[in-house]
Amino acid sequence: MAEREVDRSVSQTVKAQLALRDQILSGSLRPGERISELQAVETTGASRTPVRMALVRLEEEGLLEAIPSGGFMVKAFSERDISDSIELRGTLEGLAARFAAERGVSARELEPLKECLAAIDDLLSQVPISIEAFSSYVTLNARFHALLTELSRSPPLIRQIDRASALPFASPSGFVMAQSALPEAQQILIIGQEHHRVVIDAIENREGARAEAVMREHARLAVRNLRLALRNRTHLDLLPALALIKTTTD
Amino acid sequence: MAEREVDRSVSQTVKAQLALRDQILSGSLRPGERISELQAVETTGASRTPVRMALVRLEEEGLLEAIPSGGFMVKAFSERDISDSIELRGTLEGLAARFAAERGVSARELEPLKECLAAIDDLLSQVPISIEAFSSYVTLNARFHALLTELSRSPPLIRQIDRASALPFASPSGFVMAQSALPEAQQILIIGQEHHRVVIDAIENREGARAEAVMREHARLAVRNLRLALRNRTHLDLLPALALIKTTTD
DNA sequence: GGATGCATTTGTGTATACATACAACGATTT
DNA sequence: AAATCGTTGTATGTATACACAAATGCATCC
Repeated sequence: MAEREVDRSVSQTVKAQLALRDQILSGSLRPGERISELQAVETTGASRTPVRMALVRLEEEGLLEAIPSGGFMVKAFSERDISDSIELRGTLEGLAARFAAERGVSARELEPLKECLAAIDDLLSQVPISIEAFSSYVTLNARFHALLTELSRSPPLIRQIDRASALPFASPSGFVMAQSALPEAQQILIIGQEHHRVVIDAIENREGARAEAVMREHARLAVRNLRLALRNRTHLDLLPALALIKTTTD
Repeated sequence: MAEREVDRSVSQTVKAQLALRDQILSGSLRPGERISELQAVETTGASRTPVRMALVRLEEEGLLEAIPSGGFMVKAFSERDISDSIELRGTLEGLAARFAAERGVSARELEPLKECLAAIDDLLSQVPISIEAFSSYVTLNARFHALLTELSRSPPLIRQIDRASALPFASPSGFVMAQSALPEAQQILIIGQEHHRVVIDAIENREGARAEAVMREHARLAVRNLRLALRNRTHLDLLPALALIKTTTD
């Protein structure tokens, strides 16, 4: 969500976008619900022009879809949609890893990734892992994924991965906090970290297929977390964008 | 590029978008060149509000990027960017084919795809293949790919494939017309059609990995065409969005 | 000649008025 | 009672004015 840094203070457009996004993610605006411009003007306090722009941006982000008769509607996502979105991201990250491996990456370019790996190793060395450590993991994990994506040196792919990761539940750390409530929380982090380790090794050794395969499997950890969290039905508050997820009575 | 059908006649926003897109693809607006709102107002004849919306849509489409100081700039694409974009699309279509194979598709659902396949077979039976036949192939090929994407029954993936295919050179038929000028034109079509045949077979037989692999290889035909066309240096007029492609002196 | 400050010009963000299209409701006709 | 038509209200598309920020040009000073 890199926005150009033209707004010294928060612009009305960004203000409206943030407010609307919050309403969507918190459930104030429910899936399937129609949003009209004028309604959004009232709830955000911005005037129509920035509201229109904000609505289009949120459409682009994936939270809204345009209605033929005008206006926008909050999207709903099935469990399948979410797991597909995660697998999609994994597929793209796998491609990024393969590109990196095939095209070669210098030791210097790999250094930030290895530092990130080491920092995560430090985190995982504490037993049991604290909630704050989970929070730190989220940050480091996001950084790891961002660095890996950049290694592809493919602007079109980087752009597509950013888009594929835009929704909260599709991001690399989408379910880590929800995971923290699970009994096997630490085990899953350890497995995920092993994937990080393997992909670095694969890239270093120019093993494209291996790099791709491990990142695709890596994404499936998030799918597993999703399933566990939905089955568990406790700590659902930790699920990102829970309000957008259709219930299984669909 | 499905736009909601709210505009009985062409709206000013769409008019501006079409005009700007044309200027970009024709080279009137060159890669790297900055577009200001007011300039776009002059060249499109629409007023600022629809022009702004059009610029944002074109950014989303991938033809423009926002400049930190304001305004937009026409993107330039290297040969690598284009081949990466094609491979990206192939990877996503491969995933769609795998989903279809894994989840199962009824014979009825496969029928339109088979009809498309048969129509392309008809086309390819003429020797040598005429230019009009190439044009018909483009239409049928696009239809084939759209039908295949829908078979995934994964809205997030369908959306991502549409986006990945938005730029002219990244679409499934991006280089077919340029290909028509090559000596081995018909051979490449025959090979591409074989891929079509194989992916249907793979889906029918629930062979997910095979379906995925063949679609990924299928996309590489377009990469081959790109390379041939750029090396050949004749009939460059048939290359989509040639104006956006950086020269090899980069 | 180079640096700085000020004034002017240009461009973007925003607000709002006007025009048009669509949806909803009530009255009339079949 | 159901269908149709006309009117009214609501929402969207567009145009444009105002406010503010950034860029440019010019004059002055060191």
